[in-house]
Amino acid sequence: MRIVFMGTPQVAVPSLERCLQDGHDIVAVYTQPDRPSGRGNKITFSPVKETALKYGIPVFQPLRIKTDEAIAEFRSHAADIVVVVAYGRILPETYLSAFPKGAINVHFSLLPKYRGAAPVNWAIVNGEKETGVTTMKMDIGLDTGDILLQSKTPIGSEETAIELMSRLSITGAELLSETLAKLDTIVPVAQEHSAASFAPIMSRDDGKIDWHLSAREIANRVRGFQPFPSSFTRYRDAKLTIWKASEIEVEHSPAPAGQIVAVDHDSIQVACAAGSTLEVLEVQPEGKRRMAVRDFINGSKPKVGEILGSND
RNA sequence: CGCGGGGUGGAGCAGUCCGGUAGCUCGUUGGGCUCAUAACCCAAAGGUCGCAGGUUCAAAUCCUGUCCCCGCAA
Repeated sequence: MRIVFMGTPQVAVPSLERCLQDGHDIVAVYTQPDRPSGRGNKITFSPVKETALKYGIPVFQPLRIKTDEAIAEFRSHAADIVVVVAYGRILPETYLSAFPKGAINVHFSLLPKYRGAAPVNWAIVNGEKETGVTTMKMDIGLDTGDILLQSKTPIGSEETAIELMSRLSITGAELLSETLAKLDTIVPVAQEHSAASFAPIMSRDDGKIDWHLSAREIANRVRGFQPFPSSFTRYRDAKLTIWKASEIEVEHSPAPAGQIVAVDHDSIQVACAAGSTLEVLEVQPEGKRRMAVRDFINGSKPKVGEILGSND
C-alpha cells in the first residue's frame, strides 16, 4: 500500500520500520518541526525524522497543518491510507478522509481506557496490572475511533514507563502490520465510550513528590513518570530526582511525611502516608548523574530526621 | 553564542576563595573476632587531581584554551 506515515517520538519508530519491512510504499513521513532543545538549544530532529532520513523517505514538517497549502500538499501524496503513531497533534477531518482507506492509529493502551497523550505513564502511575496496544480507525475525537485490533500485555511490578514503552512500541509495530494486512476483513468495533478514561500529557509539577501519598502510590509514580517529568523532591536546597524506589513493610515510629526514618548501607527509608515506608534505591542529585543510593549515602551522608521536600 | 553546576585512587564526595606532604565514607585484597554475617577490629594496595599551555622556587588550588558529564529554562 501507499502509505503516509505520521509520527514523532521513538515509540513510533518501530512501526515505521515495520511498514518498510512489510514492503509498503512509504511515500511521505510527517513529523513535528525541528526545535531547539536540550543544553545549548541545539536543533534536534525527531527520532522519526532521523529514521525517515536514514531510509531516504521525504520528510514533511508543517508548522501549521490547517492551511490550504498544507492540506493540498498532503493530498498530493495520493496515498491509500495514512498511518498515525504519536504524531503529537490532533488531525482535522480533511486529513482523515484525504485517502481512500482513511486513517488508522496505533494507540498505546487498551482503549477506551487511557485516551490521550500519556497512556503508558498513567497506566503505571495508577498501578494497572495490564495494558496493551490498540489499532483503530481514526475519527475527529481524541482516540475515540472504532477499534480494529487489540493486544494485551501484563505490566511488571518493577517495570518503568521507559521499559514498558519500549516493549509496547514493538507490539504496536506488529499489531499495525497485522492490521494493515487484514484491513479489508477486520470489522471495526465501536468503543464503549462510557468506560473511557483519560491520560493527559504530564506537566513538570506532576513529578513533584507528595510525601502525603502512600509509599505504594509514590513508588508507582517513580516508575510511571519516566523519562518525563520524573519524580523529584527537595533535599538540602537542591532538587533530588528519585529513579527507583519501592514500598517496604517495616515498622517505624510516627514521623512527618517525607522524613528520613532510617539510613542503612544501601537504602534510605522515608516516611509516607499512614505509616507506610518508601525505600529509595536510586537517585540523582541536581547537577549530578544518577547513582545507586549507596553512592549517594557515601557522598552526601544523609541523616535520620532530615526531611525531604520541606521547602516546596 | 540561553542560564548554571561539575570532572580529585574502582564508586560517591571534601580540599580550590587565602598555591607548599592527597583527605572522608565506601569498595577491593590480606589478617583478626564470631556459631555466623552485608556487622565489628587491624593492615595493605590503589590517584600524571579531565586534557593542553602559561605564571611561580613550588599548581588539585591562580591565568588561558579545549574535551566530556549534569541540572534549569525553552
